Order: sequence, then structure tokens, then C-alpha cells
Amino acid sequence: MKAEIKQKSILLFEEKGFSETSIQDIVEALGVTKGTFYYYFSSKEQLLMDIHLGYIDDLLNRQEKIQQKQISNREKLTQLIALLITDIAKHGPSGKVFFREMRHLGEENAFQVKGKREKFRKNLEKIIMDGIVQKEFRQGLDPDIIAFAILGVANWSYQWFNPSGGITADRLADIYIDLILNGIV
Amino acid sequence: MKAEIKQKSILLFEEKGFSETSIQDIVEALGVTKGTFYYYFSSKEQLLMDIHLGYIDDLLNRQEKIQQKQISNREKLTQLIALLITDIAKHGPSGKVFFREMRHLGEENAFQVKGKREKFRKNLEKIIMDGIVQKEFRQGLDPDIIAFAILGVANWSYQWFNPSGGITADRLADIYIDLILNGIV
Amino acid sequence: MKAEIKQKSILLFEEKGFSETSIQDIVEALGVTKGTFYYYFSSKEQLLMDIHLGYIDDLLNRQEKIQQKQISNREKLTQLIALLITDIAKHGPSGKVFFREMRHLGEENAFQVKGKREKFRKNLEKIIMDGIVQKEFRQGLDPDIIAFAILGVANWSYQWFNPSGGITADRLADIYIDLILNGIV
Amino acid sequence: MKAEIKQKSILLFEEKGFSETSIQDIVEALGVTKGTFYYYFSSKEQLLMDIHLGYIDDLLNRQEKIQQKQISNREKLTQLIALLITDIAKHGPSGKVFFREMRHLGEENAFQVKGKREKFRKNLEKIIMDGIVQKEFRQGLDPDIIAFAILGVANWSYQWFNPSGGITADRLADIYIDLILNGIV
DNA sequence: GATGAATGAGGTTTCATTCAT
DNA sequence: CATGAATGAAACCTCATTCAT
Repeated sequence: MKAEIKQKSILLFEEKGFSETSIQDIVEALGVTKGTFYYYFSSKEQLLMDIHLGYIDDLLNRQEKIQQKQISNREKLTQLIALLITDIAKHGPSGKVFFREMRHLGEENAFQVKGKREKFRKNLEKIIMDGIVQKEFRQGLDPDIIAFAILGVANWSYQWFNPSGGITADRLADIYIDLILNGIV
Repeated sequence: MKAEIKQKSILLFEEKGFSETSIQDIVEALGVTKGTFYYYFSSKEQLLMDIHLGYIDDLLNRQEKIQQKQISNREKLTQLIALLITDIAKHGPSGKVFFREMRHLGEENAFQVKGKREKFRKNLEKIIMDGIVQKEFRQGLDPDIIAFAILGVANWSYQWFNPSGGITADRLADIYIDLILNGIV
Repeated sequence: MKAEIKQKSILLFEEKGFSETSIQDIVEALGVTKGTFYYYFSSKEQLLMDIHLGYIDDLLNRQEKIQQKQISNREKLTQLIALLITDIAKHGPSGKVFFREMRHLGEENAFQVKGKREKFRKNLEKIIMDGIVQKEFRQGLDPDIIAFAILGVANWSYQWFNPSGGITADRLADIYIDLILNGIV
Repeated sequence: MKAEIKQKSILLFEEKGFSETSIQDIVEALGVTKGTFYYYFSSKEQLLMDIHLGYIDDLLNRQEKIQQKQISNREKLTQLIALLITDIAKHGPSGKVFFREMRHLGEENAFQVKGKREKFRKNLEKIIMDGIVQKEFRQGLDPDIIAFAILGVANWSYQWFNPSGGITADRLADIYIDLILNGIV
């Protein structure tokens, strides 16, 4: 039941937004009552936190696995971007909620999630830095800003990319990787 | 007064979000009453629409000016990215509200704004396409996806870039342009 | 201007009701501003009172004229009913407002209008009473209840009678008079 | 609780009118909170609709029972008028609300109620028509207008008749029936 | 005579949350 | 485990009215 509530909530939050989705909406969509909701979640915020943690923890997990592989930094970067993009197809709604609704977490929860987001960014930054040191990437790059740029490209996809549209997630990832590695000139 | 309300609203919407900012919050911050608000705006949504139009219309205007210049496509692209980034310093809050709160527009208003956003994107796409045709950019690129990527990089900046921090908007624009043109390899 | 406001208000009150019509609605329909309204009327209630008095005073006036004529009571009754019915065509909206919106008058005003309404009813009652005494009408009738019945028949017409429909006001008055005088058996 | 709210609302609506009675007034009179009101009724209009349907459905029901009886049309008419008048004593407030506040129903609801009102009127019309055909009533009458007249007499009673006053409902019904059948001459 | 900016009280409605059962 | 009645704070919005110009 708890999982069901969470899953349905993600879909509703994605569709209408967190503030615009009431507990009533959620329980009605499931055919249960409000009491049931509060049996499993102590508050609406806690549900949102649950969704956030589920998403970011999974992402960090998979990022770590890539990082531990014995492959070049270029390859690590490639796999990481592919990870982010292909996730849209699999966990699209979760991701959208994640990127859009963090503002609705209370101070403490926001702090915790922010920490994990930054950890993800820092890990990405490290790959770039390592790549520069090992001469896989150009010298003189700002690893932190490049990391932000890469995240921008990938995360923005959540706003427009439709996996069931004209282009597959894999193909999109390839294009992005090519762009980031080689530029457009 | 109308301008004052709009300006203060932008700041509050940026800080707390549209849904989380009440009319009460806005008028209290200005020392007026709710009646005054509704004298100038017929609804909260209409205020949001006002903000959206002010932002996107200005942006389209300036994009057009760049597009009409007699300069290379590469230079046009450079200026466009600079435009987007340096805007953060000048109209940061407006931009954040613009990118985050479109969901709160009603169907009709959302349609209108979406149209203008797409126009902006299509214009960017055209620069890339022209650049490819004129061999300024690599052959075989997908202009639409490249456009999305550039918008991702630029728009994401609204989420983290602090113009009064360690790096200037001009410098950031330069870095981004270099990245997009040349890649990281 | 004052007359214009009053006239337009009657139409709007008839269409949407007193409470549902705002001062804004009235002035907008006339292309003037709220200040203008309050220059001519000290309050919304006073406007309603104006409308009420205009209607009932006129009615009482004409009732008196009939009463003073040297004709039979039966003829007086006939003319009175004709007066009420044909009024719908001429002052329909005023009448509708009059019958529906008295509740929105304050205590004092309501008292005054009620007094005049009762005077009208009492006058009608007197005709019936006189008719009974003079053997024009059946003996044993309750003049007060008959008066209420006649008012019911006539006033209810305001709810459904459309003078531009299939039947004229004169014809309707004739039918009603026949009914009241002779019954249906 | 739902029934309690409905009943108290009827009394308040009768006393002060629909627009002039706020949800606050209703819940305060019951010692509950606004939340409770909206737990049982989705809107103020829906409550009004509930009241309307409760009244008209009951009325139609009883009308039908009369209509199916094996009695003369004259007797049917008599019973119908008695039904309307004696109702004032039993459901007076409901009736007053019913006759006065239909304007506050939205388009759809008003349409539905109007349909039922017309059905009641048409049924009454049919009794008159049948009575004419079977020579119980005079030839040459307009059944529709006679129906309107009867409704006027009966419904107007809601505006003045006080069952606890000097005359009983039964007596009033008798007087009305006599008037309608025989006239005043 | 007329304007229009401003008020403030009050209206309907929503909603996260609680709690006895 | 789950229900459903009840809460109460706060949201958006309306509107008659005032008043300096």
C-alpha cells in the first residue's frame, strides 16, 4: 500500500505539481481514504521526502558503481550522461518531481537532499578534474562550471524529452556526449 | 503602484514560489491592502502572466536584434548565449520565475507563453542550422537537439549561478561558448 | 444621469438580481465610474429604495384614480386587474425588481414600502367589500383573502408572462377577470 | 449532520435570503466549523439544489398520487390546491426558499429544476383540460393560463400566509377552491 | 460633476491534519 | 489496518464605500 501511494503520488505530482495535488486527490485515485494515507505517511512533506530520497539515493548508487569501474574518465563521463538520459524513460516522473518540487521540502529535509545533490555534482566534477589531469580532456577547463553545464544539458531534458517520441534515449545520450566532448565546430 | 506590485511579486515568487506566496504576503510586503492588489490585477494568475510576458517579450526582442545583425552565425550564437547569461544578473528573479512557474498559468495563457518560448527556441535552432549550411559548424549535427542542449546549459544557470559570487556573468558566458563550440576534448 | 443610472440598474437587477449586481456592473454598463454613482446615490440601498418608491407610488396613484371614478365596483376591479397586468408590458422590469428585492431594503425603508404595499392591498380589499355590500359580488366572501388571491394571480404573472409572446396583456387581463368573477365551473 | 445542516439552512435562507446567509452563519448556528459544511456539501449552490430537489420531488410525488386516483377532475383540483396550501404549514420555509431562490442555481441545476416545475404545471394543466373535456368545467377556458392563475394564488400564499394566524390552512384551501370554481359573482 | 485609487470587511472554498472507532 | 467525520487556518477574491483631486 505504501509503495502504491508513493507511486501514484509521483504520477500526480508530475502531472499537476506538488502544491496542486491534494491528499484527497491521491487517496481518491487509489480508492482509499485519507486515514490510510496518514497511516503510512506522517505528512505530505514526508511523502515528498520519500520520493526525493528514493530518486537521489538510487542515482548516487549507480553513479558510484560507474566511478569504481576501471575505465577512462571519458568513458565514465559517457556512461554517466547515458545514465541520466536513459533514466528519463525509466524514472521520468520521479525525476521531474525531483527537479521541480524540492522547494516544498522543509528546511531540514531540503538541507539533506541538497547535500546529496551536491555530492552527485562533486562526483561528476571529480571525473572531469581527473580527466584533465590525465590529459583526456583539455587543459584550462573549469571543472565545476563544466559540471554545471553538463547537468544543465541533462536535467533540462526532463522538460522536453519524450522517450516515446522520434528519438530514443540512447541516441539522445550519444548526441549529448558528442557535443560535450567535441563541441559544434 | 502596478509596477511596484509586479516587482515585489517577482522577488517573492522567486524566493518562496508562486503557490507558496499569498496575495497577503505581497500586499503586506508593500504596506497596502488586498483590495489594492485586485484593483490592478484581476487575479493572481494574471499577475503571473504579466511577469511572463514582460520577460519573454523582452527576450524575443533582443534575440531578434541579434539575428538581424550582419555577423557570422558563430558570433550570433555567442551573443545569444551572452544575452541569456548576463540576463541573470539583470533580470535573474524574473527569469527564475519564468522558468519555474509556467505550470501555474491556465490553459490559454500557458498556450500563449509556450508559443513564444518555442519561437525563441526555433530562432536559436535557425542560427545553428544556418551555421551548419555555411560550414561554420560541423556537418551532421541535429540543430533541434543542439538547441535544446544550449538552452539547458543556459537556463540551468538560473538554478545555481550567483552573479555576485566568484565569477562574473561575462566570464561564465565565455566559458559556455567555448564549451559549446569546442567541447571538452 | 441619475435617471440613466436608475433605469440601467433596474434592467440589471431584473436580469441578475440585486445582490448579484455590483455597483461596478452598473457603472461599467453606462461607461462611467463608481464615483459618479456615489455622486447621485448615497448607497446601493438608496438606489433600490428609489426604484421601489418610483414603482409603488405610481401604482398607488393610478389605483386612486380608478377608485375615485363613478363606476361599479365590478368595473373598478376589472380596471385594477387590467392595470396590474398591462403594467408588465410597460414597467415589467421595475415590477419584477419590486416584487423580488424588497428583502434587501433596510429596516426603515422596508417598513415604509411595506406600508404602501399594504395600502394598495387594503384599497383592493375595500373594492371587494363595497362590492359585497352592494350585492355586486357574492355574500359571505372574505374580502382580505380574496384580495390576496387576486394579488397572487396578478403578481405571479411577473414570473412567466411575456408580453411579446403569444398572448397580449389585454387578453390576459380579460381572462383573469373572467376567472375571478365567474370561476371555472 | 447533513440533514441538520440542510434544515437549519432552510430556516436561515427563509429568514435572510440565500445571498445574505453566509456559510459562517449556517455553521455558527449549528456550533460546527466551515470545514464540516464542506465535508457534506461541495458548495453553497449544491446545498440549495439539495433543498430544491427535496421540495419539488416530494411535491411531484404527491401530485402523481392524486392524479392516479379514481376521482373527478374537480376533486383532483381540490385536493391539489389543498396540497399546496397545507404544505405551507408543514414545509413553509422550504417552499419559500424554493419559490424565491431559484435564481441562485447555476445554469445546469436551474435547468433541471425548471423542468420539474414545468412538469408540475403541466400536470395541473392536464387536470383542467380533462375537466373541460368531461364538462366538469366551463368550455372555452385556456387551461394553461388557468393553471398559471391557480399557481399564482397558491404560491403567493407563501408570501403572507401564517398558518398559526387567524385562519387554518384547510380553511384557506377551501376558500381558494371555492373562488376558483365559482368566482366572486 | 466626475474620476480613480485605495480600503477593509467579509465571502466562498480548499486542505493538511487529527482522532475516535 | 483502515475509516470517515470534523477541524481550523489560510487561500483567493468581491465589493460597497470613501476621498483627494
